[in-house]
Amino acid sequence: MPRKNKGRQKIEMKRITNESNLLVAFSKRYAGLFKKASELCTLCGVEMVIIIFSPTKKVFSFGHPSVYSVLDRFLEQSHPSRSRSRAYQIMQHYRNSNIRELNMQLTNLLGQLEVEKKTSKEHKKTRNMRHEDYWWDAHLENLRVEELETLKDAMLELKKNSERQVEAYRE
Amino acid sequence: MPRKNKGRQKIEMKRITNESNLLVAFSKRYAGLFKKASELCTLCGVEMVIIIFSPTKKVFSFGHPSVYSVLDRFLEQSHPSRSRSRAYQIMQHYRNSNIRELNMQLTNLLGQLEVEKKTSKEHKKTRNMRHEDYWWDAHLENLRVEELETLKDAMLELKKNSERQVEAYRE
DNA sequence: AGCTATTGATAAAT
DNA sequence: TATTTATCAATAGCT
Repeated sequence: MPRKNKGRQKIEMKRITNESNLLVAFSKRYAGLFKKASELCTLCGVEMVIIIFSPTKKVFSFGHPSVYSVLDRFLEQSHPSRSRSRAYQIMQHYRNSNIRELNMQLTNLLGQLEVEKKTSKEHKKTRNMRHEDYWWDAHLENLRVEELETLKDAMLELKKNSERQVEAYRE
Repeated sequence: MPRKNKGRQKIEMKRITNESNLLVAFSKRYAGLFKKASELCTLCGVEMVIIIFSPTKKVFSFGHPSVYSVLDRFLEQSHPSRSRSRAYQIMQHYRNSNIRELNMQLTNLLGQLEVEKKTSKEHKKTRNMRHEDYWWDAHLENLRVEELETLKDAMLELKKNSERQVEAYRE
């Protein structure tokens, strides 16, 4: 039987020159990294944060229990005098930021979704759901459409608000 | 030749109960995570930071080119906002909830209900329903799969819009 | 801290 | 972009 392909090969540990390959490698590896991070949090119950600026300058972040809480904890110990810390002031602005807040949170959510997508596949393979999962399923079935509609309206409001913020800032 | 030991075995993805094993697992896995991070930086030339609070409360950090340079870049993207809209509060709340766990269950569901999803296409919606403040808390766990998917799509769209807004703001 | 059998991650191909 | 294959890499359980 003919080999369909060469399978994984060892690669040299230096910057990938082919831009296309680099993008593919980044996609796979950042997802793998976030999965490992997620597992570490689950297995060992630790708090952590990861922030990556991708080759395309997009920001990917992972945080457990959240990006902000862990950064807070870190910045607090690094800069005990909060009132004078520039980092802390920036954090406060960041916390209050509307567009950024939303953007980053969504980015984080999407990143985590990627992680869970991978684990979900394995669960499907092994087909060994825990009892708790079934419990969740049962309850998930009960949501009402109106609630989603309300949430969507709320997010649309947020979006409009964000736009207003930007325009106000420009003036 | 006699088996020296059982080798690696699959473990359940939940917090390790044996404290000794937990510490060992943390040591190995955090090292592995940092190695992966290092490789990602080398191969793809990206900037990133990792901060972990270990089970023994020690801080482990990784940064390329440095922890603070990356944190600065991340934090400096912030800008002030005075928004106190309800939508903003909802997003804040969503941010603070255990998104990861929810999404884990969601993606598990997506795999299992794939077939059902295809057949049941229509979904009529009732609008104009008002809820009490913080209905989110009470009903989040009851979101139905389809609606969560719609939510995910809505968030993706929102994210694009936000990015566009941010780009405009930068100019 | 090392070893080894397995599981898990991923480069290459499709 | 997603999936598949074959190989490389990480690590759980022992010592």
